[in-house]
Amino acid sequence: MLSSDTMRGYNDTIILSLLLEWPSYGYEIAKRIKERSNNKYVMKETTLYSAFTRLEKQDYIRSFQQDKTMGRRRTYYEITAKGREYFDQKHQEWLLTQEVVNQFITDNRS
Amino acid sequence: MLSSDTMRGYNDTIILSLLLEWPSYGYEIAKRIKERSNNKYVMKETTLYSAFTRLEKQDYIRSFQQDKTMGRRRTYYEITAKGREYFDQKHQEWLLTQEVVNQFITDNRS
DNA sequence: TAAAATTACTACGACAGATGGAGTAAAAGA
DNA sequence: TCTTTTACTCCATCTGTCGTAGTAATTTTA
Repeated sequence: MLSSDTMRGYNDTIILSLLLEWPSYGYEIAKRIKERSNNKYVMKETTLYSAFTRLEKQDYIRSFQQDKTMGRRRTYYEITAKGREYFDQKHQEWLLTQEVVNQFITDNRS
Repeated sequence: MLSSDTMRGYNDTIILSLLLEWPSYGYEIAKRIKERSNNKYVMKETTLYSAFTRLEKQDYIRSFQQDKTMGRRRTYYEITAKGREYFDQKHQEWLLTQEVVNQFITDNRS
């Protein structure tokens, strides 16, 4: 339903918001995004995993292995203190983005 | 204040929203974006003009010359019927985007 | 119990939109 | 006349997303 064209710029923040709840891994994050958005947004696997790589490089998340009980070996990620700061910053930015975009799109007729 | 990283995906729609009011040209559009956003968002010139090219190629806007009274020769743009349709579609998409992103970022703690 | 589906990634090349920087050009203002 | 403002145009580069393909282990189903 929603294209990553419009979601671009918020993919990283969405991932962080879920890791804020509990450490998780790619496949689960993907499912949770789909579920929580009521199937309105499905993040592509390649997009998701490249986001992980990027976020880890920036020290916003940290990876670790956990003794899994089922399925293939997973790489778990948890959010760092720096990642939490970044999320708060992005949260503020999102509030401002809505204000600004609404100034043009919603408030302004149509 | 706002980066085009977060605005990307809505630049075209913002431009169309202003052309919906009256035909205009690059320099003026740039100023109106800055003003209406209370200096929170400044669209880069290159971004703006490349958006014009893209939008015209897609038949969402149409260019014309007008007898100008001052300054350098301007290229004016007006929105087409197809552009209006596209805008309405993007408007709906924006409402949905807000809903979905808020599900993760705002409603969800922090 | 063998085949199919699901889980869980990794690699790679292509592409579109945004950016920085440089340059051009005409008119208005000091 | 020199500077500022208006009004673009061109180009090379970067970043994030995408499509496609492949790997691998475990669970389900036939």
